[in-house]
Amino acid sequence: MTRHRRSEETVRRLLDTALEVYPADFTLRAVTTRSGVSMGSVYHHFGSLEGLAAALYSRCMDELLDTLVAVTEQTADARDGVRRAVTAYLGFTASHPDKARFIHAAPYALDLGPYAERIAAAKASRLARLNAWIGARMAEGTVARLPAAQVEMLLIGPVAEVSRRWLAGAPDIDLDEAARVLPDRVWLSLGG
Amino acid sequence: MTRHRRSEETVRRLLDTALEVYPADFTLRAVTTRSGVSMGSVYHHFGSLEGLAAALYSRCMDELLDTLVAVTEQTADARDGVRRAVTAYLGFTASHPDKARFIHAAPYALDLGPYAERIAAAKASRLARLNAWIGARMAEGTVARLPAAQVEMLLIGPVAEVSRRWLAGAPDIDLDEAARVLPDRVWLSLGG
DNA sequence: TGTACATCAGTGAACGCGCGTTCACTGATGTAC
DNA sequence: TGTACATCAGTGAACGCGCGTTCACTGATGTAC
Repeated sequence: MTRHRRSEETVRRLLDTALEVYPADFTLRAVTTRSGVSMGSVYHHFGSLEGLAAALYSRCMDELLDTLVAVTEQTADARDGVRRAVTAYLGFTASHPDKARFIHAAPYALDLGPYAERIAAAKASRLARLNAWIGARMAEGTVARLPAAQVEMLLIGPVAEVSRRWLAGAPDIDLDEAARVLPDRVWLSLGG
Repeated sequence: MTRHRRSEETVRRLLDTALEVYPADFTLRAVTTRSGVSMGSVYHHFGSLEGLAAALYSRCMDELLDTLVAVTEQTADARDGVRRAVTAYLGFTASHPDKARFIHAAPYALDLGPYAERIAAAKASRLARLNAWIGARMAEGTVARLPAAQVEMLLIGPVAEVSRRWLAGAPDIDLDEAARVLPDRVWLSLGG
């Protein structure tokens, strides 16, 4: 696909710049002016501004999921794995607030509908590995036998909510406090 | 403020219509054409289109919080109250998907910044009652002594995440399944 | 009760701005022989 | 190795559309005496 080397560099620069200007100035002009790439190039590589947004969303989401997969697969202990995943999610938000913000906001602020299938496909392999890890723990009896979707809600829900509020600037939200309290408490909701 | 009776009716009609057209056609023209109210009236009552959005957000959020306050205050039992709150949140999403969608999406899709203070004030009294109920349960020792913000995350996080996914049309999300699984599991994370 | 008046509520054509998108073009790169 | 060529990558002025907002105005309502 990318027969030319300049292509990769252009794509990377567009994605990086889009993340920089989001959400205050997420416009074609802001992205192109700041990156030094022409408007036509955006269309050449992404088809539309929303195509660029969809690609950025996938890149950010993949990075978050890769982090969660990595920390859980480091252990076979159910409690350890759950606690690490919770901590890692909060760590991702703290270390990459721009990417976390894009992940949480993009589905509402932009119309990613036309790219939903492509986005889902990118997530699928990572989610499969997370579900495999959880499935193995259920088989052992260390994680409660619950529907996969509900396990995901119990695991992701509290940390996603903390992240959203923190990113929105809520004054009473402290990520360190969350990292102290939530891992054990989320584990209580999932243990078998 | 509303010396004329027509005023209340106009405001109500604008808010109702805005909710109807959101998110596909949330524009001044769509709202005014569909409601039969003039553009000037929107400015007379709300100052701007975002002022209308902020008022609608407060109205929806108040309704959700009122529901949660009502069901928890019906009981003094910690487990009952937590389970009822979880169930009620899911029930609100199922019964009023339009309002739930607006609550979840508006902070990202619209700039409510200028109205943040007014919105927070409207929430404050309801949240105070919820926190008072939880505080009383902590004092008894039936709810774990955790920071109020983290209790809120554990209580709201999973149901908020389920609601978001369901509203987004995720095929693997079933609100009834969530209502069967989550109340008990959330309670496990909060019990003392 | 009736009337004059101030104020609130409602109107909608017109404005101007900023946006995403297009397209005819040039330049750069890899490929074939 | 060298050259011709096809294709990919990149450019940016120009376009047109839809948006939120304005404002000079009319109509409706409550108030004062």
